[in-house]
Amino acid sequence: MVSFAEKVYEVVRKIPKGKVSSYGAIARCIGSGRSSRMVGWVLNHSGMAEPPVPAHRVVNRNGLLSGKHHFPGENLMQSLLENEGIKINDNQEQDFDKVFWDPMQNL
DNA sequence: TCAGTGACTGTTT
DNA sequence: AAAACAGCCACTG
Repeated sequence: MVSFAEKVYEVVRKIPKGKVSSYGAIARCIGSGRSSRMVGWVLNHSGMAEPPVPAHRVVNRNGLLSGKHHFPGENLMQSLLENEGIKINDNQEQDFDKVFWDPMQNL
């Protein structure tokens, strides 16, 4: 049995560059579809995970950068996403529907 | 031990 | 349509 956090790390690490996913999608893929909060909690500690997890590719279901404030710096998350070709406007993904990556699709 | 909080989401008023 | 409520699980004080 793999811990919840481990599964979250696995899924998030599988997110291809230039794509993003949502907490709900990951939580659902793992099992407890309503444990989206736990996903966020795990990602909060993902900074000390090995190897590092691209938590900046995980946003809420609206494509809003809900965790932006938790990154070091003020616009690091947005910068990273933009660096991957994702356009951000007012802390929200512009083409969220197009860059959205469903973990179930890959698994 | 109890109560409050959190990187969320879906349902109900 | 917008706002409020409830469920989810782990951690901290």
